[in-house]
Amino acid sequence: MTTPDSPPSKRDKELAARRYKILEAAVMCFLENGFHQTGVRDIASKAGVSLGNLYNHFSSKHDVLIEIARLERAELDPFIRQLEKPGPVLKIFDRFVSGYAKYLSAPENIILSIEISSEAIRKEDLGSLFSENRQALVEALQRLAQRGVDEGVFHLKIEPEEASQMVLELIEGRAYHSVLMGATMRRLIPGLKNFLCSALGAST
Amino acid sequence: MTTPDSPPSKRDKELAARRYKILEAAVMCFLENGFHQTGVRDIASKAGVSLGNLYNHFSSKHDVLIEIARLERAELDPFIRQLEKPGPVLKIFDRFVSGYAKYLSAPENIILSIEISSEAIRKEDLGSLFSENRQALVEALQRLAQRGVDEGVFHLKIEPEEASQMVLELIEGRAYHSVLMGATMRRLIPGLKNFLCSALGAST
DNA sequence: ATATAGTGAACGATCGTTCGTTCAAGAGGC
DNA sequence: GCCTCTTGAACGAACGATCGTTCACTATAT
Repeated sequence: MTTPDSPPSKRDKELAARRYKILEAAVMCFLENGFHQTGVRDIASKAGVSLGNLYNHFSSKHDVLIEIARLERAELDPFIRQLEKPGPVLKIFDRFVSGYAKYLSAPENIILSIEISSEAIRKEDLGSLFSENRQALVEALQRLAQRGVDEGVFHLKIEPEEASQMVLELIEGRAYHSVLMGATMRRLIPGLKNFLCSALGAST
Repeated sequence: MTTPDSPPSKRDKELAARRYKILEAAVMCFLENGFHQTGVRDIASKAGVSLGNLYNHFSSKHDVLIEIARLERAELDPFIRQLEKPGPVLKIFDRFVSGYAKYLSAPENIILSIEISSEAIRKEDLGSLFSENRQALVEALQRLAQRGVDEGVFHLKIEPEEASQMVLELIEGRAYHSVLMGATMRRLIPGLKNFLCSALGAST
């Protein structure tokens, strides 16, 4: 950050690629065995990198998870942008619910976020990172909800923020349910939408 | 289970008490540090029991967690009984939401169930135990919901079972939110009830 | 005397991290 | 062009700690 942005040399690119490869390997390990059941050696060997070298790129195992959480944040951006597009509120909401639910229904996504969030309970830095990620999504949804109220398509008796939080929690709850109970998300989405629309007082 | 119920001798009682003390200690450890960050020695010493003796009572660390999950099941029984009481549906539902939300809002309860459920992802026996526990609650809530529909106080456009699952998921989501974000459940309950009543089409 | 609750040392494995070393690639003087 | 010199990525052995579990043994109650 102190040096001005010099053009990324070939070397820099290679380094970034290595870093990314390690993170990818770590994600695979964490998905398969969980964070605490994964050893640093497992990550290194799956990434095709030596144990010592991994520590040249990341300061600790915890740091690896932090970086993964940062990457997860980037994956939420498309949903946020989608929520902020102009257009009919109900249509945007409907598309968001489908999209986000489908995204989370991939076991890799929901399991990874469970892994991160359960670690976040006791690690403050991960916790604040995790809640920042979520807050960005809540705020975007909240703005849509407010617009829905203004336009008369939503009839909320509670604050849009609170409602938005619950919408997200319900989608995540369904995703978690689908992973643990082995139900396909596709079958859960219609009921979910119906439940949410009723909850938000959406004029059909 | 093979022997008929002989009168529990003083010795048997002492053994059961020891067992329970170990489980209590294990819960405390799991809450404080998580399942995988807790060593068997931590449990034994917190219970005031030797390491070897712990293995006289439980066959493995995993077994300890299984037994804890079984105890958790018992804690759900009062809620199930409450749901099955006769009386006005809305009142019972309201009381259940308050009660269950308050129960989960105690960090010890929600964190413990997170700990169990995240272990349940990869351990099949815990997984089925966990989903049995939850299914019992879902079914009781489902019967109440059906009664509500029959009596015309709920207006569901989806299956009562699906709705019941979502109700539980939302309560748990709020509880998890309150722990991770540090919000008091007391403040979340009114909004939660409002959201749920709208979702279920409850005639106010 | 028999059975078993209770003990803690010991086991082998694995944990996250550190260490000294090697070596290929750029920088700068010639 | 060539030749040092410096840098830091890459490596894997080694560290001390801790892991879950076992086992030979003692104490105690029946």
